Amino acid sequence: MSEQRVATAASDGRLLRGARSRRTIARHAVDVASVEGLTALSIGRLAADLGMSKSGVQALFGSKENLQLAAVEAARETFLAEVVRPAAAAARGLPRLRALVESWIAYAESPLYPGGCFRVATLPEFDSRPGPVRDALARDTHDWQALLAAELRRAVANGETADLDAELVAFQIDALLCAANTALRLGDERAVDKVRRALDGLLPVPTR
Amino acid sequence: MSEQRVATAASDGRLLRGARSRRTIARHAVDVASVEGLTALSIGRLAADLGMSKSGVQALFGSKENLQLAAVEAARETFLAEVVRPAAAAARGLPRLRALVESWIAYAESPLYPGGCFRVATLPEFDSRPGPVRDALARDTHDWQALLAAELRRAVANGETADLDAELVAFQIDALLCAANTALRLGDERAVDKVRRALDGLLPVPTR
DNA sequence: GAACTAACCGTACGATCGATCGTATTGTTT
DNA sequence: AAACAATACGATCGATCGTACGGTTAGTTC
Repeated sequence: MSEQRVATAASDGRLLRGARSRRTIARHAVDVASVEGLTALSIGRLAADLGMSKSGVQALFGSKENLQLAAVEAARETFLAEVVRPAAAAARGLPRLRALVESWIAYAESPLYPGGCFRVATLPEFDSRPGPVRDALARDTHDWQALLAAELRRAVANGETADLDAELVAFQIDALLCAANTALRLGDERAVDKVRRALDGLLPVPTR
Repeated sequence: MSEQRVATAASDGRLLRGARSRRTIARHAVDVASVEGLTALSIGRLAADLGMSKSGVQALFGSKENLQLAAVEAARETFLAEVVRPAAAAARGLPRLRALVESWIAYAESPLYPGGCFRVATLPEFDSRPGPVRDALARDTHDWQALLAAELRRAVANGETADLDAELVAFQIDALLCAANTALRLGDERAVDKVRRALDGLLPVPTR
């Protein structure tokens, strides 16, 4: 049904307008939530920031939870566009893995994201609150780590690193990036350097 | 001035009562905040939970920010008692480092802490909000990583591991523990196993 | 052109928030 | 006994929250 809505959106100016408004609101919601959290998202505040009426925002999302889910989805798309897609230019395996980390660093450092990585900011907020928001954030985490693990496996197959437990190392890399994000927020300029050095330590040189 | 207050508390029944009430409230605040965050802490809610009057709680802390700071301080004390102090029984160096990690795991897994590690739950919430709360949480993080680094340096000096960058490895261990805490909240039972295996990988065997 | 739909607005609701009063009670000090 | 200090209470304030309802406008379908 959702696809039907999207499909008709091309020919229906109303749906087109609505989708555009939803996008605008959701993107701003990402900015707000990355700093103040998904719980602090308020319909009235977003409406005021964007010069809309509170009831208009309410009507577009139906409930606060749907607004939060829309923010998670918008953040996911941004992440794919800013981190995952640029790295696709690099060759699969170790080069792409390094490209992913580098674009992630740029993403976390960018002043465009006042609160840093969206997932790092919001997952700790919801990891103990069962519900669709937590599930969506957990899915993002899983997909990201699975992506890292896939490139790690490819790196091993290519002989670019010695054998390793891809899932475990992917977990470690993600842990490293999350910690670096927090360290950056706290003003630790050496965080990026730490990530790069620690990453090298996690990738054993191939023995040949 | 704060010491004077504590000093007189022994002889002043009023201050004694007040200190006891503050402790009770702060401890409950830690439980609430570990699940719902420090922002979600509300004076009225704590008062209702503990059967006190809202204005009573307000009078004891003066402001919401002071209540949050008291929660951070209470969590710090609990952390010292549950994680740091028990590990002091182990010999300095590698044994104590492992003891710290093991007691941390027990601490994070314990159902006594519904939201898991307090710092992991609250630091991402405040890392982009300058102020005394963020500073207090940053101090906790710094002290914890410094403690890990100190034991790492001792382990190197003892010849229990090969040479390493203590500060960097401490950062990695903390990152690992934080990630494991989140993974535990999401229901990943393998998280603990991942921590132990990854930790071994971070501690290079001494060459002799 | 009539019927329908979606976006959007204005208004209003009950609830909760942090904070500030005034006051009673209890304990200490002089 | 008098003055003072700290805990604790009840009541109230203005603000903000999420949600609901009715009405208007613009676009689509028949």
